[in-house]
Amino acid sequence: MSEQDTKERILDAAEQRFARDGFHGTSLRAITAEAGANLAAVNYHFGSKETLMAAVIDRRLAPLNRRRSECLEAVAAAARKENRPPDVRGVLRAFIQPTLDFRGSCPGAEAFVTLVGRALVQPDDTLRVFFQKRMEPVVTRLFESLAAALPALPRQVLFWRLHFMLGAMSHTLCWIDRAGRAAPAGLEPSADAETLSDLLLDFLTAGMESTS
Amino acid sequence: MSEQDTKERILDAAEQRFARDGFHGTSLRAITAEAGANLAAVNYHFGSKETLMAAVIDRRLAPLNRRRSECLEAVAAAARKENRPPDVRGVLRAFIQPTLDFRGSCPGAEAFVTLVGRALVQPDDTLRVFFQKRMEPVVTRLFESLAAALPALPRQVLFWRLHFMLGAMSHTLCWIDRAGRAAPAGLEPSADAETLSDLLLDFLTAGMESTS
DNA sequence: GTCTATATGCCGATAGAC
DNA sequence: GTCTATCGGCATATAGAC
Repeated sequence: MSEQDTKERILDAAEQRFARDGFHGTSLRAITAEAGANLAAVNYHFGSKETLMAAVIDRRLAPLNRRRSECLEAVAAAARKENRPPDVRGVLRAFIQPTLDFRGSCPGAEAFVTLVGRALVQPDDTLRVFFQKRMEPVVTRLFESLAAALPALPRQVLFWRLHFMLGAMSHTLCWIDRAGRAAPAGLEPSADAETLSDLLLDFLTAGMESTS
Repeated sequence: MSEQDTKERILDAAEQRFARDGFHGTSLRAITAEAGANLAAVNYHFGSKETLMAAVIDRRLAPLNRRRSECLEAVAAAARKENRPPDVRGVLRAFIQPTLDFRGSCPGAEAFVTLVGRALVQPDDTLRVFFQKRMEPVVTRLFESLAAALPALPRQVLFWRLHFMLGAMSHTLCWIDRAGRAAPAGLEPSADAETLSDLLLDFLTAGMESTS
């Protein structure tokens, strides 16, 4: 039970709880109880509840966004090489696929993805600003790639479409594991990652390319 | 300062606070302070914090969903009369337009719409279930209208597309008044209701009609 | 119907022993 | 680095005067 073990167990438990009950709905006591750690350990290792949340986000978001940037760069490079604009679906996939892949990559990632989905609409200012700062570089890169793929589209329109896309995506991430419960008529939601990725890309690509 | 005045002032204040800080992030003290009412008045008039939230939602959601149902029914009736399927854009507009119209219809509606946008991803189970129950009839109606407009589309696919649409919409409702701050390069977001409605309908209609 | 006063409990954070 | 014990505060909810 070394220092790092405790620290990581707290991060794991916090990830689960924050995703399930939200920031304000989760107490440090609930987190430490689930982690089998002492209440004081949180402040010792992380300083405060807010910095704990920041650490939870950073641990997973940094590598995820690195992967997203790599994929976006690969799509852009391929387009440059062939001297053509990148294709919309390829750009969108470069942003979305790493997220869905990541979901199955390690235990806890599922909860984290829910957390990310919620962070976009979180009321708490501190956390939202923190999260936005971490997302800004890769979102800017996504915006520029889409602008290159859709040169005729006014940037204001693209800006809003990007918002629509992020909304569809974050909502999906939040609901991916309980969409079945909301099915209107006994529909099997069939939420395997690959199918869902295709469905989302079909929808978003068409929306992005809309000319009406 | 009759009974109803106090009750409504509490509802107004709660609407603002819940929308800004979330359910768990808002205290009854903050609400009653803003309403100029006494703390005990909340429990007297509403019973508990949760039932207060339910009252906040009900006050506006009931007429809003009535209007949505009327619009959806009007589109369906027009299609029946001309013996053709309804058009996708018309169905989507029947659901979306009342929401955006409502935003400007009375003071406080803005905050309520933000609240509704967030309710879809709210972590709290009680509130989410409550909200879903209130939305279920009109969402089912929307689903059936879209199914009629897109007879070739498998219902499972439509189910997910409906989720994507609700996500794009709720995210937009949450960000409508602060999307400008996230603009990547000094873009004017130009968020007037009519333009935004058209942009959203362009995007969603194309996504719904996608055949790839 | 509205108030004051208070019951009761959980919250985040910290001091200090080991 | 981990623990116990506790501080000070704010939470929801209620009892009872007016």
